[in-house]
Amino acid sequence: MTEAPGGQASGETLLYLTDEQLRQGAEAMFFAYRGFTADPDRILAGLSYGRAHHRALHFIHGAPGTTVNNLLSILGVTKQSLNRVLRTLIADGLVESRVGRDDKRERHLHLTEAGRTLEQELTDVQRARMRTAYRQAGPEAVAGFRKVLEAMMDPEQRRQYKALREGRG
Amino acid sequence: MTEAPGGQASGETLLYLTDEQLRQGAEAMFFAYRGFTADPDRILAGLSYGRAHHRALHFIHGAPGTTVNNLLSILGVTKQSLNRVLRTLIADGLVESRVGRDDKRERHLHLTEAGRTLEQELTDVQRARMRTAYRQAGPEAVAGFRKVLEAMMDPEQRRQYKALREGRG
DNA sequence: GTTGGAGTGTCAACAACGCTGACTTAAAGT
DNA sequence: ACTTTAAGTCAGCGTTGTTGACACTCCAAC
Repeated sequence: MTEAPGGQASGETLLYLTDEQLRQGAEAMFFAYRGFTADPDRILAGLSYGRAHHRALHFIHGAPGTTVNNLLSILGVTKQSLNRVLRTLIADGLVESRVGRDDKRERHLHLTEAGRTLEQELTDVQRARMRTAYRQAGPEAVAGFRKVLEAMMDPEQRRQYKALREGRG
Repeated sequence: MTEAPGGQASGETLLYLTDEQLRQGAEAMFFAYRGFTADPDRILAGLSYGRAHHRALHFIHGAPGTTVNNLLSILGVTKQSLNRVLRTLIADGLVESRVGRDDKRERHLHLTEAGRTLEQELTDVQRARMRTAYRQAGPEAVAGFRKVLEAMMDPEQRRQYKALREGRG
């Protein structure tokens, strides 16, 4: 049925589009994502935090002063879901919520010193793994990696992703 | 702190190992994984199934007759977690569980016709996205993509990943 | 042959974190 | 004054991880 109607592939150049290759790509994504999150997960487990807390810390660190609404659209979760996470982070003194100066409805989010410390700790182990993977694979492979990942995003996610990059220059 | 102790990078060739580059890589993984799972998730949502059901169907399809224990080590979850998913899939007639002939403790798992149909449906939408991404990025990018993902896995996960490939030739 | 341990799978209960829906408060915009 | 928007809250539910306790099967030692 999905066995490539007109034969396996038109030639060597399209070998990477066979069903088996795509299947392997999907499995690679699955296993790699597990590895990608494994190290931070270990740290978080001991703090009764989860991946959601890590993501919040990560993006607040990357865009200090961001509003709740903005964070919501980046993370792609509901307000209630994010709020539960933010409430514990604020209560534990890792995140600070400041009322907006211009628009007082808004809350601007910042990491406290403790928040920066935990974010750093989580980021360090995750970056260590990525650094090793990047080094093993080499610069050209990394360029390809980034290219495929970007093409795999939804348009809206790709927009978010690029905006973050530009926001940091 | 983690700002690359001995200067930004030794040159152009190592630009991809700066903290900012690694950070972008992590964000790319996050956004891309969301895209990667989005299409199957939409289908599953209407069936009161989740990602776990998709994964089970995927790997049973890829290794028919596999035992629960084997599936366990591939998915990297506890057997109780997997069991709940399998129970619903079996109850709904998507998966068949056959008592082992040699060792009656084992259960060998197979997809039923209905199971194959759903697996196909889920796989189709996921592969469509990957195919588009692969085509946009080109063969060399895809090779790099696979290389980096493989390097990002835990050794055990990499072993599983390669074993699956070889099992299908 | 019986018994004890290891292996495989099942059931029950709990936690994290998504979701929807309904509601409040406060501040802007018109 | 009225509507819209930003944020927060409460209640409740579903999926999917977890650990703990238990049943069935096999095999090997006694």
